[in-house]
Amino acid sequence: MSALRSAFMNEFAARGHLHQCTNQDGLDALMMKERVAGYIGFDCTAPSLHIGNLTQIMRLRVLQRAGHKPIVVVGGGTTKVGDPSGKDETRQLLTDAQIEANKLRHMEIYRRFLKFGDGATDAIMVDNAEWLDTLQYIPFLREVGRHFTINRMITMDSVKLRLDREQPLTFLEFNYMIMQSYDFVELFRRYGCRLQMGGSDQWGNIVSGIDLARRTDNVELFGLTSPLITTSSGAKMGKTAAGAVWLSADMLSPYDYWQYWRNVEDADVGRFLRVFTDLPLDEIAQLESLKGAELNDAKKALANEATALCHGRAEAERAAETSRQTFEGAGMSANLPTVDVSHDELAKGIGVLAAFTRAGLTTSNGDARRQVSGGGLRVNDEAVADEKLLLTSAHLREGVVKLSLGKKKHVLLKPV
RNA sequence: GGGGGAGUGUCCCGAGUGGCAAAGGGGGCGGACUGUAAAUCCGCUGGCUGACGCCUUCGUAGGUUCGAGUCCUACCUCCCCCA
Repeated sequence: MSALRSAFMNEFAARGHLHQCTNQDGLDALMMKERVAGYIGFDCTAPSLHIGNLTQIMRLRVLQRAGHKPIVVVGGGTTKVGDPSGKDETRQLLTDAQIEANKLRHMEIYRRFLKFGDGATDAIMVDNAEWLDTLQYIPFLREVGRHFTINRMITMDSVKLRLDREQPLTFLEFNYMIMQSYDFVELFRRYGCRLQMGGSDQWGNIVSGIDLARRTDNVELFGLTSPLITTSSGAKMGKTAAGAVWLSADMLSPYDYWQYWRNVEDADVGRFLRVFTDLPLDEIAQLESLKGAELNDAKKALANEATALCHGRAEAERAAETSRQTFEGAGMSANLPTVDVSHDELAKGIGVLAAFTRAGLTTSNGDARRQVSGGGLRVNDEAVADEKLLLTSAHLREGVVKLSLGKKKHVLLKPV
């Protein structure tokens, strides 16, 4: 394997995206020679996209930056089948209406991260339902199905995992690989797409598509996979207490998004800066070389850049400022999340336990009670010692009551 | 179609065969220490209640019993073997 020459491959590798490539030298040469259209497929299984999907989107950004053409394939068709890769049980089937609703929300998100349009390097978005929904069973089996052997398919990791674990793999899911393979061929035919990227778990699906294209269209397509991004402590990325780290503001506020990045482990900062921001690599190297507490500056840079990409620069700055006031200043920030209560209610007094539960900081009165005994709840920065405490207008500071769970989670109770 | 096995605290794994709100672990949350980090140590991890206590929970529905996750019956789902 010779040294990489193309701008794309160099940056792709330098940012830690390169895991496996079907023909690295061949792809590198192609990238030098011409503008390449490359795609990544996203299924519409969840109402929003999360950080795990973001790693893929960032790869398309690298592709676009290097002067090539990204294709976002929204899996309106494949979602109806359900990818078994990396799943040890069957996904629940979504209705067509759910898939459609998810798809529309996803499309908004892609538009924030990539430049779409008609230009040569503008990204395009296509829905594989366009060609999958209308497939005829028998003709499809004859044209495409005959190129797949069961012998080979059952050696694929996605299939093997289920068989080895004695978990059911339905025939529906078994077909996913074929759908995805066909997608690649179809994208080549329609858009001249030569490259498919994806997570390392997509290797089998990608290679199948390449094989299929060679047989049906006598053309060499390329596959490029990326390592699964985990935190240095080995956990899958993007999970917080509340769930996934979503890219939609209505599912995870820009402030919480900023906080997620601000709180990554030391060992992850450099890696994450390379993957989740566009900062120049030399700048990242410098940030990464900071020692001890100074690394916090690198984390702030990560939080600022990542949030700006997702929610815009203004929201990123607001989140940074809210965080600064909350954690580094003396006071509190009015921009913290708020929960409304009526004046009347507050005048009569609200039990602390109920107040924290209403603010969403605790899940029930019992949970709140346990937190009190563990010393985890604070009102206006003072620990709650008595679970019978009544919050009243007397607790208002600058018009709000500040409720805190632990050191990091704060909500303002605001009378209206 | 026949035979054998499995489904446990709705985050996951997993012990439990008549007294169970149910062992243990992971994960998560909180506390101490720090740098809004990691590691470590400690506490918590079904709902209601100030508390005694009450309520809901072991695939589903019935039954036996003072009492059932545990026994019986039917059903559902899955796995394995045979056809």
